[in-house]
Amino acid sequence: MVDMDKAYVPGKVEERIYKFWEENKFFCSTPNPDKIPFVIMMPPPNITGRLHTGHALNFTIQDICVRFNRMNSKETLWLPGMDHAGIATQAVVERELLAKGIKKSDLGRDKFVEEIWKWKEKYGGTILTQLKRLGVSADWSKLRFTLDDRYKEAVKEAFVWYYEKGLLYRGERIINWCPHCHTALSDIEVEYETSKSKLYYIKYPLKEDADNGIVVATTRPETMLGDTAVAVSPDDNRYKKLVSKTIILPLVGREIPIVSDKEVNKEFGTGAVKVTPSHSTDDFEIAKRHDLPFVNIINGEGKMFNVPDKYLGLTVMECRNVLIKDLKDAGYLVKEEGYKNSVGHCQRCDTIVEPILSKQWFIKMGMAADKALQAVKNGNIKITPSKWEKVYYDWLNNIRDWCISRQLWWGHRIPAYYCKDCGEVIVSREEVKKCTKCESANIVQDEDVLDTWFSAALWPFATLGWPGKTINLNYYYPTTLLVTGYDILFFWVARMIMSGLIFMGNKPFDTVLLHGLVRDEKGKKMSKSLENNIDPIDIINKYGTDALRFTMAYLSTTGGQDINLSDEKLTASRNFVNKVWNASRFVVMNLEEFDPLKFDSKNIHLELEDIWLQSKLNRVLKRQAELLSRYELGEASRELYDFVWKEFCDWYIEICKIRLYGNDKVRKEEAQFLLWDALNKILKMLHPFIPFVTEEIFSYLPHREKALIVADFPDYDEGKIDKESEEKAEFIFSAVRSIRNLKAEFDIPTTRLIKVSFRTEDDEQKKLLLQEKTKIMQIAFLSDIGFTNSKPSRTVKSVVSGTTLYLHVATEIDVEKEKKRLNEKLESLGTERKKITGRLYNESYLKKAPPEVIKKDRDRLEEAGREYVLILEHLKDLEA
RNA sequence: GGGCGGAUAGUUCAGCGGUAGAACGCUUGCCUUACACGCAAGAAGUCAGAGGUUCGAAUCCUCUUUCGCCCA
Repeated sequence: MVDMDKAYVPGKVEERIYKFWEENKFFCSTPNPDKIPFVIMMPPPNITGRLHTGHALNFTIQDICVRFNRMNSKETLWLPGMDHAGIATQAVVERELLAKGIKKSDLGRDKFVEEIWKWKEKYGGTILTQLKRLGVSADWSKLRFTLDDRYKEAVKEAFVWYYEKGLLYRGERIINWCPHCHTALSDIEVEYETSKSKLYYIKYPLKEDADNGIVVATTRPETMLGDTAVAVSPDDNRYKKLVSKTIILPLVGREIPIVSDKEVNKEFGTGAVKVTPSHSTDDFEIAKRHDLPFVNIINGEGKMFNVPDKYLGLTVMECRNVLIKDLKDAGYLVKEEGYKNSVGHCQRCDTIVEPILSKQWFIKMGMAADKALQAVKNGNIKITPSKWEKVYYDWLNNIRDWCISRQLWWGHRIPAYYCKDCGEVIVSREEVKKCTKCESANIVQDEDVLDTWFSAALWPFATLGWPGKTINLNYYYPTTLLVTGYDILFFWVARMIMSGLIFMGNKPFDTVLLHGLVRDEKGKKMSKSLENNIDPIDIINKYGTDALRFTMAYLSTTGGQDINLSDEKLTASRNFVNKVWNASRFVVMNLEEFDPLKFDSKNIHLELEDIWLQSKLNRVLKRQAELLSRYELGEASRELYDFVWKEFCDWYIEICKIRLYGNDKVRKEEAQFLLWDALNKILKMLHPFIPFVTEEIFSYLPHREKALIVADFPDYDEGKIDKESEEKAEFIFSAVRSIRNLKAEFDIPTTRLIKVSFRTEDDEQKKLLLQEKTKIMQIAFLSDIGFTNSKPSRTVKSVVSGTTLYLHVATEIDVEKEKKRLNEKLESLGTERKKITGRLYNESYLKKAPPEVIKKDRDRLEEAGREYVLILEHLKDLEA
């Protein structure tokens, strides 16, 4: 007896199979000049991360591509890694230490960073263990971390290179500051949310005439404490006379000028705007143009400083409230009205971001952006789905300089050194001890670290040993495919393309595959606050990894739509996996005492269903190769599902039972061989999608290969695609379906054996029916099949492709019921005929439509006509 | 303000110029020696609305309604 469980139990299989793959080093890759490489660089998860459904989708897609290409004899490298994730990691460890009563500042930089490393060794990378449960077949021996010593070299090299080329500068600019994370952020790390706020109209009195003044409108009244001017548009007639006059800033008493600037929008508010150069990008620009002073009033904590004592130390919001009251009391507040504006929030912690003036490092993006733009425009890099190309272009066309310094301790320390004596700035690959200008030893290194995305941008080549000229780099670069969510197109994809083109002089990958985000069953984004988070590990425990993977593939679309995950869909996939298991179990059970490897299939006798199945199988093989080479996993998995369940299980296996349970040993062995052969190919096709169950089944089947994971993906044989045999087989199937349908309509139990008579004028069909007689009898549960030229009594009938079939019912039939059924059929045939006839009478249709379409119509019309006549005849019989 | 995507069976979604598809759910039979995580049969749709292109439109174009996302 075969010891396969009656239902597939993933928990008994997955760990063991994964170990088997890993111990046999099936995931490992070494450069092989005889083979074409297929390379994916894994988007490195954060060391703080835990597996979420987005990862499950992302890694499933990659693993399917990797396994498929590995089976297609490519030298396949999937290089895994982890990202040090500056802000996220620092925040986690900081919180942990604080819980123990230890403050970061107590430890000091070195000790704190040491703590993070300790933490990383202990907890970092739990996600890697989780990835293994997903079946990820990455080359773990090549695991890289973005803070490895060698990776640090790459980052330093890139930084110094930018500096030497004059593309990197340190300057005072308005940057986005997160008062909670205490660091600068780049523009794209800020997320804007529209919020209901108020627009305050404040009167600024003229110095020469305190009763008159100018009214400005602002959503951020508290920043007036840092105002150094009021600006109006040069072509705004309302204010022309006021330009150059002086204003006394209310509550502060500072004298500030009215300036005229072309960037001022006349339509906004009163047309006059307050200018706060230290806390607004636009105002900063105005101030530069008019040579205005800068007054910083918000510090790194998001609190007021450099302001009248009353407001000192208040948070921005506190200050706003107090200030509004004061303005009101003093008669400066003209009015307030409701207003909607978008407020920037920190991507990481959702704190409202403060624009503040600060000295940071920036990269000039112009040249890199241009290269990156061209690479996609000229087709050198392909982005799928292509709708993202436009988004990519737009971003690159409007790109701004990238603020790359972060006020953190965890990350790549900026390799810039400052001479405290002469002020010289030295950027160097090596540690600087002595000033290159004044030879002073009074040197300090920049305190800041680099934006995590700066190091991530080097991922495709830094992982392969760059800046060294390594064998790996030479063989594996450029990589083949990048798979990631569309949400990091700018953060990561675009920047990798830029760095690849700059540092390697070549694109980092051929194709970018962008997938959607995973949402809950109602289409809601998963989040902790909504408590609709689904933990993929829970899913795996409940349904099995293969079910999760299959669901992810099945739901992914060529358009990269977001995916709504639900129990319903996971159940469907689990059922499919179980179906595969049981179909295989059936084959295994029927393979006892038979070795297909020793079977000589040269002169094998093929039944119609064998030819049909092989035809269908080869079609599917061909489609899989096409679809997977285009990374269309959704369609590929759907076609597999249908083929395996409907065609292989529902029809082929059922018909094979005749030979398997029959007395003819030769026929039996042929069926055994054919089943084994088909299943073998099916398992290979399915393996990339559902690797565990297929590998496990493979071990029960006779096979030559070491393992399924390293077996060759079957080639399709165009010669086996046989349309004529398909049509023949499908005629038989529709006959069977009609019989089953009649049984159901007349409440005859499916399994009751009963006789059917066929009536046909078509000799070919008669021959075919005779030839397939036993099979029809078997799968339609018949006692006998006969042929007739006239209507037998006590029968009900149906028509299939011009052949009438009579079902011999034992009792009298319900004439009214039968009439109703036939009339309904007649009606639908009638409308169909009308539709087709209409087309065929249309001259321009006949002239312009392709011949094969017209032929199809003609064939269908003819058949419908025949059926129509036969049913009419039947109705007449019933009347009689 | 600019851009993108969705609106198809009760539900979730495929299809994206040539006769409306799947899964789940529903109805009716079935434990037919692989599988009840199953088998068989069935019902169910003005493909959001209005124009247009075409011999032919869920499919292409325009507009409208509506939901969602991104950028400013």
